[in-house]
Amino acid sequence: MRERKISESTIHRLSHYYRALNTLEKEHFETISSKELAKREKLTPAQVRKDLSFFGSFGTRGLGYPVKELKGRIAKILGIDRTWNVALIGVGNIGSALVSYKEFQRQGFNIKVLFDSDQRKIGSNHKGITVLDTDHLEEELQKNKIELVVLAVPASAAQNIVDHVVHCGIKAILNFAPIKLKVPDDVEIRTENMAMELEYLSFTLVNNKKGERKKT
Amino acid sequence: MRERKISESTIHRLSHYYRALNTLEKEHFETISSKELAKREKLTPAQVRKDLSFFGSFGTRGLGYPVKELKGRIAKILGIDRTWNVALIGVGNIGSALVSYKEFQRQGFNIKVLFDSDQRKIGSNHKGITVLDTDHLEEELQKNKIELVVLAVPASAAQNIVDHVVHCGIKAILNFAPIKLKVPDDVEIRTENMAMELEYLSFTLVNNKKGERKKT
DNA sequence: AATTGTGAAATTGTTCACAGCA
DNA sequence: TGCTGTGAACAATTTCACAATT
Repeated sequence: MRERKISESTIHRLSHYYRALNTLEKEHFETISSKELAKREKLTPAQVRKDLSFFGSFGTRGLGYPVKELKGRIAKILGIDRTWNVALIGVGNIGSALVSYKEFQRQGFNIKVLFDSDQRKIGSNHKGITVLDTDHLEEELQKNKIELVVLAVPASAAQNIVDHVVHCGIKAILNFAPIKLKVPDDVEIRTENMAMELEYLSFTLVNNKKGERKKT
Repeated sequence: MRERKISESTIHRLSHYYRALNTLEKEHFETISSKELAKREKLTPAQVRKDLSFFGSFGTRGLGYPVKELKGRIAKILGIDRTWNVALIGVGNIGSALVSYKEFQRQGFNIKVLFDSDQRKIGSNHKGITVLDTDHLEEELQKNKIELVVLAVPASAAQNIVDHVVHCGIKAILNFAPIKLKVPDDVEIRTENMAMELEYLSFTLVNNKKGERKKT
């Protein structure tokens, strides 16, 4: 009933809990304590309890959380207790890899259509999905009731395509182009920037000593 | 001279500044104010100044920051003012896509060796790099003076491989397997989980209204 | 006895506001 | 005057600590 502002990190941790619960379920655990769940995810028990408490009281004092039920609750919170119609735009290196990425399918992200602007690719088949022409993007997104778009086109083409995507009402975009795209406030766009993660690693390498402390 | 604890988000913002400066340089800007840089990255000017101030005084009061110099300074901070020897393990869907990912090369992340355990792939060639047998992993990592490892193997194989990687002294790993890997404290591992980003998007879709506020 | 759920405290991160400098 | 650099104020997030519950 209570409504609160949920932070991005809380959501990401829910994703982690979900994966852990999935594993625990396979290992036939019936219940799990915040302590054990925290240990598996390298967090503190208080963090786990606080995160979950934003959404309700799912546990039993003295006992812990019921694995199967909690997994279901988190799935519902994350919106993965259903399937989503996804379009993947750009069937280049990254795009083709993503078509085969099992994890998407497994979480209910159903890639229904592929798009490319390269005439040699249009009409070809990837994992049983035909590649359509980006010229018919808006029309096909609507026809296929697409709710979520994954963008894997070159940086130079990305803004133009994203404008079309936004224009036909898509509210969620996962972008692999290494560029900051402009979208209206009511559209959520996440940019997956792999080079940035390498830069973070390179930073830790040159600034050695992970547990670095301030000198003041 | 001063030494402080730098947050992960600060580092990520430096990566963004670096990209923006790169663009600005191409646009022939000589200087840039924190205000303008903030606008381009959708941040506040104070944030930009504070981030940079952790590392020194790079600007000129009344004028702003010299684009070219600041870019160089950030490159140095991030450790991308040099090249890194990278090994990519796992030449499946994602692995092959990463070999061709221009952005890595561009930032000085030089993929020197590829590994796979599939006999059909071993000896084959991707973008001029020969695929080696994971059986010789440790030996080859050392021989090629690898400093950074990108892991793109199935989740089931990941922990075993990471143990070998850690064993021969690698301190930085970028992991694409959707699993939490155990590494010693002095090894930095970043896990790129693409399904997690989709889950975040799906969360925003079911919990509509981006600017959500608490009700108390 | 064990473990949740949660206010309060501690910590971390961001923004303000202004002195200091070109 | 314009804009940086930064301590202080503020905001958000995490951790603590303990009452409540099974």
